[in-house]
Amino acid sequence: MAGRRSGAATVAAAGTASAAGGAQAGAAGTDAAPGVTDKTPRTARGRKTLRAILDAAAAEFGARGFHDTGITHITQRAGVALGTFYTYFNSKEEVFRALVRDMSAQVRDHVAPAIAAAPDGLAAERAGLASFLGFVRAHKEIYRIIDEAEFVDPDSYRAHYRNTADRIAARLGEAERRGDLRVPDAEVVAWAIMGMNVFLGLRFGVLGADRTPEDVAATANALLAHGLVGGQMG
Amino acid sequence: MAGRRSGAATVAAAGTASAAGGAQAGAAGTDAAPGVTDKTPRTARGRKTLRAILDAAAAEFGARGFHDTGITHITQRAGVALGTFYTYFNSKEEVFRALVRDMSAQVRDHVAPAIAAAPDGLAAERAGLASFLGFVRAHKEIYRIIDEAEFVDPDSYRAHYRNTADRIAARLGEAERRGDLRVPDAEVVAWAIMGMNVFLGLRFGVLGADRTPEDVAATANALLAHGLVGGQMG
Amino acid sequence: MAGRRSGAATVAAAGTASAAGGAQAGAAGTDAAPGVTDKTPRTARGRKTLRAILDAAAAEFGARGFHDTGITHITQRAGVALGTFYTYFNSKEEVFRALVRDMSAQVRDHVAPAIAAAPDGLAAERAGLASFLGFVRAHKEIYRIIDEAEFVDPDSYRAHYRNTADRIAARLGEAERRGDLRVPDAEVVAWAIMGMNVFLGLRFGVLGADRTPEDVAATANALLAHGLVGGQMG
Amino acid sequence: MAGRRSGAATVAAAGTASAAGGAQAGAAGTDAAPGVTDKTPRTARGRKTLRAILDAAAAEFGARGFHDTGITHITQRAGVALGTFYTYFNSKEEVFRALVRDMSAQVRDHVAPAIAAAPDGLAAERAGLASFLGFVRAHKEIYRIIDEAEFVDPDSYRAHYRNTADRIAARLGEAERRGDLRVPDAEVVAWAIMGMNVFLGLRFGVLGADRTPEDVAATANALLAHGLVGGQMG
DNA sequence: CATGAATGAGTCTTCATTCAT
DNA sequence: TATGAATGAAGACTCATTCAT
Repeated sequence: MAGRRSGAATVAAAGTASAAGGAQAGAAGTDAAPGVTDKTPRTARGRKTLRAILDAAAAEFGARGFHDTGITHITQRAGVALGTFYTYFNSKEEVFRALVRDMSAQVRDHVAPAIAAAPDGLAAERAGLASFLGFVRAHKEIYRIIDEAEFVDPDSYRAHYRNTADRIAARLGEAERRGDLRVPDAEVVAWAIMGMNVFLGLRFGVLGADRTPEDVAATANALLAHGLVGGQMG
Repeated sequence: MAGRRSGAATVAAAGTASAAGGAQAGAAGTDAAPGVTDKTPRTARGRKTLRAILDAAAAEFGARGFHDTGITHITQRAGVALGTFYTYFNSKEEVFRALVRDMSAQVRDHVAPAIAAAPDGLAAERAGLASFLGFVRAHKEIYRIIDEAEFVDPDSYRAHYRNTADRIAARLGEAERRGDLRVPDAEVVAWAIMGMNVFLGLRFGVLGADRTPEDVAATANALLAHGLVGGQMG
Repeated sequence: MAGRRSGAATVAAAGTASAAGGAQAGAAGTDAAPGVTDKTPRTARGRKTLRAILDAAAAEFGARGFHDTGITHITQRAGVALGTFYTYFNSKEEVFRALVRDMSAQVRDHVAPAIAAAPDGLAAERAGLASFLGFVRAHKEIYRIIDEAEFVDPDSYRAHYRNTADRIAARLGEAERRGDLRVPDAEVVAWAIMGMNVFLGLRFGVLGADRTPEDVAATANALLAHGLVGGQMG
Repeated sequence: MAGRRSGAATVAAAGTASAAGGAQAGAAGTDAAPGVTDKTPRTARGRKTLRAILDAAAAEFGARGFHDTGITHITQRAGVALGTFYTYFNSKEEVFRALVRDMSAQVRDHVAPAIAAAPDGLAAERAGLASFLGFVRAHKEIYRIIDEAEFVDPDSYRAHYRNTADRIAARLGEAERRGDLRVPDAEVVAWAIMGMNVFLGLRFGVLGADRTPEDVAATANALLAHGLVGGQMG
């Protein structure tokens, strides 16, 4: 909520599913710190309403896209009156922004444990991709919402991918330091890996499910490990 | 143009740059079956106007996105009256659709020669990526337009990526038959490569230009060749 | 209102004059099933606004016709904002449809008491026509609105005349059973009488007023009673 | 064509079907006299084109109504280019006006011989109605076109009905003078008869054909002759 | 005479946002 | 807090008419 406008209800304040989890609690808390301003609900009833609006917004934006979603779609699905929306958000863009960050945090937090548990750098990427594919299948809206951010709120969009790439680059750096991998140009490689993952998620998470996450991750990991020329592919 | 609605002016009919290329001439020609369609201009003056509208639409959609572009933006830039737009297109969506396919064809045709000239499968991917990055820098609109197609015309969007992946998979198949590469699961690998390329294009073509296309392509190609574990990376 | 599209505000919901009448109260009440429909106003303020829009629409459609009446004409006369119109109706056609049915019901309800009070079948027709002429003079819009329905909403148009003819035929049937009249072919006679009445209304109600309703009704009644050949005409 | 604007092509100049007949030649000629002005075609080719446009306009206006008919509908059906329309007419209203008068004249000319051949006043009305019903069945457009004139060109509309009523009144007057009929108030009776005829035409000519013209005319004529009270009905 | 591209005023309709209750 | 009626700017699209070729 460090976004352009302040004073909006925060996702954290609504007790997001993700905020309830363990790993991301810190991150969500970070958001929540300045968020305790204007429209943060003070009563339990208010928190429940905010949550309902947020969930409805995620569902509607995911299903119809930002421009084809009206405030009434959201409030009707949430079961509240139209005007109630503006008790918690100052504009349509604001919910959207909140949602993008929320989703962004959710993926991160979903994938993080799998990566942390991996024995080495290569296994980390494999586990991360498999976990990501699983998440995508359960939350297909994420693609539409984050992609549309490019048009609705470019800042969120770029931040999402830059942060993700930075995280990957950091992992690769550590792996290299540990001697697991050789990474000549971490930024290029990080964006390449992110691109792979995103498109494999699009193809085998959103568009079709004709491979198990593990299969896809194994193939991609072999590519990442030895390439198409050397030896052990497949 | 063989899309859902018929009767619209075709990009080919306007004498697109891409229509002048080689590879897609056949396909475009098929669409262009002269005079058969509804809104195809019958006079030279008409063809010139159609071209002006198409170019203006590409520029405007690229700059402001589909939803923030008004028909008047397009016609004003094209230097024609509002109503003239509807002499050639039935709706705002229709130009957009035409544009997506046009751009899709343009990339393909821009990259194809570089790939064809490559000595082997690996070099083909490297040359293709370098060429793609060059194209992207010259046509940054392509990202916004194709990405937004996900919301405006999902069919075009999916078709674009499926076609691109198919082309990559076909290349990989040939390379494997020739013994250049080992490709265990062509579809997975094709989507992975496409994702890499797209995101490298986003990072080093659209968002920044702090690497030469060749540098980026070289690094990505090394990854593709031997991976991050084996030997020659870097 | 049980028409093609549902969800529109009903005339009855607005507390029409006609809704206050007796005969159609049942029918209108059926439509008005309270709160069930979409755009039915839930507050008193809303009901007042709906009524204002309806009255304004009747006046404007009557004066300028459907096609030359803009939504702004209606809302300006009603003293509400443009958008308010769409709080109660989904389209221009929808108010028009509502109005046709309303007018249709209004004539019926205006004429019914006069007919009911008549001593016999012949007197009923005479009283009915006189009453109708009086109504027409006070509501000249009815002609334009119902006639234009032929083009805007043929169903309403046909329904109006079929219903009217059926009512006349039913009256004639009863009169015949009572021995008041001889009616060889009730449907033909009913349409003939309706035509007479409508055109006399056009001529002596809308176009000119150079006869009293009673005079006109008397002459027409004499024609109806004994024809032009037999005896007592005049 | 003595209408508001002059200079338009005349129906007569196009060699209407009705103008080709015998009875109305004089009347049409009347129209043609001042019509020989501006847009009257001078060549045979021009006359053919004018005719095509007129026929197409009648068909389109009859089928879709004035407001839903575009100039392009007319020119496409006529097989000429859009601009050609304006070679013969100055506006959409102008063709419409021409058509209303043409149709008006056509009915008159179709019915006149039947009336003229009748032995007495009563038989004249009967023959006239039967003939009228036959005409209506063959030219259902006439209802839509003349009715819509109320909105598009009120003058034509009123003129049509006033002229028709006058003609009927004149007939009645003569019949009375001859002693055939008793007509106390010719204008009222004329409008009553016209209304009967028009509505019987609507019901048994346009909406349905479940009676022969002769049947309907016979019933109506009996009503006209002796009414519903006296003797011979049926 | 015929053609069809160009014009732009005019309209309906949508929808984010405000605000009195 | 919740409600839902009211607002009006904004935008897509239509179509009668003009005119250069």
